[in-house]
Amino acid sequence: MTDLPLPSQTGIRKRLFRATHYALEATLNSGQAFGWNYSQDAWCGAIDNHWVGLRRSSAGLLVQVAHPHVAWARIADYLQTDFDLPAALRTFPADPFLQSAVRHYRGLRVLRQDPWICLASFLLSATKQIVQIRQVYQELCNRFGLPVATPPGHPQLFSFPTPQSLAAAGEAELRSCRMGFRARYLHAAAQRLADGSLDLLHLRRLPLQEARRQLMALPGVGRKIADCVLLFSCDQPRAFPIDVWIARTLRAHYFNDRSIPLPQLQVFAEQHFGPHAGLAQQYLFHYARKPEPLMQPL
DNA sequence: GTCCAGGAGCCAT
DNA sequence: ATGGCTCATGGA
Repeated sequence: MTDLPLPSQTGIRKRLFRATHYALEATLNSGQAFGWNYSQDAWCGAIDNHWVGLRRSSAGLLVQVAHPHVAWARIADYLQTDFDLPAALRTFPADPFLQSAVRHYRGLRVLRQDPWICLASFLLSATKQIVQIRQVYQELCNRFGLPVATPPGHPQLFSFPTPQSLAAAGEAELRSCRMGFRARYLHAAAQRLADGSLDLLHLRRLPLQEARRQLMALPGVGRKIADCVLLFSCDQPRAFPIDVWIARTLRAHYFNDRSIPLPQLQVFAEQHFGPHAGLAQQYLFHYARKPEPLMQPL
């Protein structure tokens, strides 16, 4: 790695990750991960149950960790700082709408999340606004997670609960976190992982269709949630989740506002957007939701 | 009050 | 196959 260690202060360690074209806020706060909060000039959250603070500097990403030391390589892996974004963007079709989205949000990336946390997050997401998903996510951490060593001056952070702890908590306890009908699905998924009948990390080794099939066998997981898990945590860059925003965008800009059914949009997206379709989807999603550019330096 | 949110499952045509 | 309804809950 080409990262530079910086002088530590009071048990906090810092390091500079040299990463160009990294739009940190757009990436952490664009509806792919729900556990990052801005405090003390940094985006704070957990990676592998360790507190991490992130901010941009002119040379790259400034990363600080609290002391039980998390491996720097795990942080780089989560953030995908070694991912060759310009090369991926070059695989995009020369389609004016997509290219416009890329121009507005260049630097937006896809994280590599923990598959369990990703699955649980998107089980919570069905017909909920992103702010609400973040609230329920945080409540799950506070109630069923474990305290994480947090630097002074920052809000106490709790880890995302394990499948075992959510399975043991029971459906009614989950429901009291205001997740409504999604509680049954989350509890069932937690049980499947806790009893070992499904191994999410193993999905990373499977071909796309087979991994998708296994995910969709879970109650409450359809094509959209499965593709979110595949794209954001299972190394499937072609996965193209179509939610209400993406469906609206595709119909408006590629089908002249005709009422194309979802499966047909799915087929179109697969053949149109190429090997990094999921990344393209993330640009389209962000562009559809907030068309005004983020004027942050790259 | 009303509409809608990073959906999925079920049932009636 | 396709369309409509329901599932909870809260923000806009």
